[in-house]
Amino acid sequence: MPLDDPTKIVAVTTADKVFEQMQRAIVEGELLAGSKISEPELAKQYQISRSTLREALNRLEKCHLIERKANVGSRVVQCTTQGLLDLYFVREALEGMACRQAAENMSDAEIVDMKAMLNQHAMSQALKDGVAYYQEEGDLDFHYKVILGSHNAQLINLICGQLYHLVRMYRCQFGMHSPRASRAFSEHAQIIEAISDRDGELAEILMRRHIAASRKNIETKIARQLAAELKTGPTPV
Amino acid sequence: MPLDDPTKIVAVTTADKVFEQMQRAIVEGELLAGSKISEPELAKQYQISRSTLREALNRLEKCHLIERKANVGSRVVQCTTQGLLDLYFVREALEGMACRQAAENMSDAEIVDMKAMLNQHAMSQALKDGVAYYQEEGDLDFHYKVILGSHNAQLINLICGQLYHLVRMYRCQFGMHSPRASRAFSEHAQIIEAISDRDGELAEILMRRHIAASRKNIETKIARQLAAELKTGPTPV
DNA sequence: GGTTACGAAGATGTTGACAATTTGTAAAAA
DNA sequence: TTTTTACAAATTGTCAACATCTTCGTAACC
Repeated sequence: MPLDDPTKIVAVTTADKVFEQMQRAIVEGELLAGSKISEPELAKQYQISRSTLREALNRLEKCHLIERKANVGSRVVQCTTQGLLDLYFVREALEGMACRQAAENMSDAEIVDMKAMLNQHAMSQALKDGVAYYQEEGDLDFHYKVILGSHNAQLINLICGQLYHLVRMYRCQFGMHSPRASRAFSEHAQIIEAISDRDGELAEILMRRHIAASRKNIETKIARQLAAELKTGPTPV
Repeated sequence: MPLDDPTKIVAVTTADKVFEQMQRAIVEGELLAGSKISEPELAKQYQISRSTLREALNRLEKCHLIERKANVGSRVVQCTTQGLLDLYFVREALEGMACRQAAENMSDAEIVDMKAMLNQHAMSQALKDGVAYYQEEGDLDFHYKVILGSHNAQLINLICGQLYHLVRMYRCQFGMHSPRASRAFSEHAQIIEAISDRDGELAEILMRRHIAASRKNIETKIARQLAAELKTGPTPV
């Protein structure tokens, strides 16, 4: 029995709805990173009471999108390059393990489903010359399926429930649509092959290399950017 | 610069204090696992308003000690054998990575401090014939130092901030004071050696084997227990 | 001139009451 | 007897007001 996807929960209470709106606003940079959150102001803006807003803020804090200090207030989390790299190390560890357990625990039906998804991506990639679509949606879809396939409730909650909102935030804020599309695709194919072979050890290694490659890609990008800044002075924005 | 230990934060607000009290109560089984939480009742018990209690409940939910459903209520998390094993797989992944990064990022001073701690444990172990004390406090101390040594804020928050309360809860509920003391001690020594050598790869492997050994120890224990139950019928409590 | 102390303004934490939803019970119908 | 329906009690979600703490500006003092 496949476990529930924590991203598919429906907002029932008003605090839930405000939480989802604010989550999107933070991830997409509408609420600026590092900015202070004024409870009275936001409550007025969303036309809710402060208590309800605070309930929403608690959920945001749960997925590390804001930080609170007692008697001081909340701030939108600040995106730093170190924080981004730290996040990728965590992903490498957790998703590597998820991939190992997916190879051990996924049902045959789930594996078939995953292969079908990859084929669909392949066609979509061929159609659209495989850059934009695949990288964004397709990559997330693939990683989600692997994580859910681990059948490890703790892992699923941790990654899908809180870590991935941060990942999406960093992707937006740092404008990451890297040209790793075609290479990433073949790496995904390799990983599915290992899972299909029920080779957990290999599956973990491949997934870790896949994520580590992303991280290194970012590291060089940052290094280049930093070098450019040293020449031309600090960049605006 | 060593990062802050999230376990060392002081409770300043009343919601914080109630949170800490309830956390201890849940971890130690005072509030029974799986039991429903009555907001009005608990609020009266702690002599606070429901809103303040709800604030405390939000923190408890953050570290996965309770689960909430909209318009239904909160329940203390249920400890299952599967949940325990899942948790150990997560620990293996995260603490393995923490150990790798500790080997790469710890300062020399931190390493010296850690070796000193191990020596102290060794003496304490020799004195008390090394069973009770070392396993509980010492083991936690060691793992904390490694995690903090990673200098990875995301990792530190995840493990120390939320995962370890669950770990402690399972330890209490399942009554785990396994006789792995002396072996665990030598494993700790090996790990520190690898960190001291700045060998991140080896450090990660050793830490993962250390935690996996714990998990397997639990698995056999559970299997034996299950076999006994099949013979004599289900055990009370 | 710089530093400290005080006070006002604003923000967060806390409270009790009200509204909406769920749940258990009892009566009525099949 | 079983199922369905309606009601009532209790619980959770939401709100507006009060209490407490932080912060910032001003003035007094060294």
